[in-house]
Amino acid sequence: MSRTSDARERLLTAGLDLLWETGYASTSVDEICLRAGVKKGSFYHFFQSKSELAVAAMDKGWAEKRPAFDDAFSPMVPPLERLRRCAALVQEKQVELLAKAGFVCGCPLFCLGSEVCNQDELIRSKIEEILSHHLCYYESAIRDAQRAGHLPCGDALERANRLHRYTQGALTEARILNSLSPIKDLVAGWFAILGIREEAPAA
Amino acid sequence: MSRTSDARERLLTAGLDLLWETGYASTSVDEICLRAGVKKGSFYHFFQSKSELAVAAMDKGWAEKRPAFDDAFSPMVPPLERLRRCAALVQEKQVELLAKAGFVCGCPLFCLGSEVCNQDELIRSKIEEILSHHLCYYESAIRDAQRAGHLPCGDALERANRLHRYTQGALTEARILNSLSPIKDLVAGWFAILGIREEAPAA
DNA sequence: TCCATACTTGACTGGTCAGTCCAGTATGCT
DNA sequence: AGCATACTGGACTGACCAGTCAAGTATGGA
Repeated sequence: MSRTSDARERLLTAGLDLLWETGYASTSVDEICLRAGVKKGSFYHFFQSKSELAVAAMDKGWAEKRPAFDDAFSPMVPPLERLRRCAALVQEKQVELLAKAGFVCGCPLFCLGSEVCNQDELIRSKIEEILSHHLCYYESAIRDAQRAGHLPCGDALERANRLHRYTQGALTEARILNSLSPIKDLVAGWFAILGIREEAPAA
Repeated sequence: MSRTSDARERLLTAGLDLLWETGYASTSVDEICLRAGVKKGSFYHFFQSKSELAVAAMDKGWAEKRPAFDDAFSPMVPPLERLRRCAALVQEKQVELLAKAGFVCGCPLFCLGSEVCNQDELIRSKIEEILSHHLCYYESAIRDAQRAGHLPCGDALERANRLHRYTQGALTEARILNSLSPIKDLVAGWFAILGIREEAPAA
């Protein structure tokens, strides 16, 4: 029997938005239902709990984001250019969210993760899983850049981890300060971490 | 009339611990009172609201932390050594918290900040204020290292910001993964950011 | 057409929460 | 001693919250 309602999708979208904007504990199931235009009974028809919705919403968020990542990190693209495209992607997303929500939102994985990691193991491990996906992209770009002689040699995974930490720190700082400036020049920070002294300004 | 009760101090200590461990929304006033051994009526004798306690607790946390920072960043200490001492400080604190709370806690300013920044402007701006204090330490160490020729020239404040972002990213990652490994080699990340290629292992 | 199942509706429960209230007690000052 | 003020105890309120329930409606397939 095929799906005859899009209520589940609407709940996931509303849930992801609200979790991103206001966090886990401060987002109520009633609020998610209200924004999705769905009644509470239907919510619990589709999800066993608020926690289960959060996990599914994180999955949906990643699934929606992945194609843009695959595009930016295509092996067709020169490796350092991949990083530039990735930084542009991150910035664009934050600008878009700022316009929609009215404030800088940062990364939902990091915000939710640091909020609920001691209280909900299912959400925590889902976030750990999705965060780890990001490392693959960084790592392969770094390795390819090293092979091409654009980057000093050294442990690519460790460097990917450093880029990732820097990025998450910058995104969360942007959220706390409600300002885009911490992520204005993400690439400069990355290139410093990677040992590229100064970048020629883009043409 | 001098203070005749230490209940306020106990509430601040319990509050800071609980906020650090479980976040703002998931920490109830009742729980803080219970841990402090103080009744609710007394809580509201000392603080107008939970939010006010959080602000005071952040202040207390910084006041307690400052002497160790001033010591590590003493102008008596060679500038790069200051950074090493600071990293050691951060690690030791996390080890201590892990032993006390049973899990890796990360930075309370960053965790609380990203949780409540859209809901409580007083807490948010207090956190912004305290976070900005940290930059002074990094910046002056970087400037002194540059002057001594141990570090390439360049905007010291921007570099301080980068160290800070990396550190916060690493601390939050540590919390989410419940692992100390992201902060195991903080100094290596910092030195990469600062343009020091490889550090000789400490004697 | 009709049945099984997907979905919807809205009232309801039991618990928790921040914050209130006020009567009571201890304490320092004069 | 005695007063003013700091502090304490604990019951209480009203709002909100996650989750339940059962009776209802729509829909696709045979």
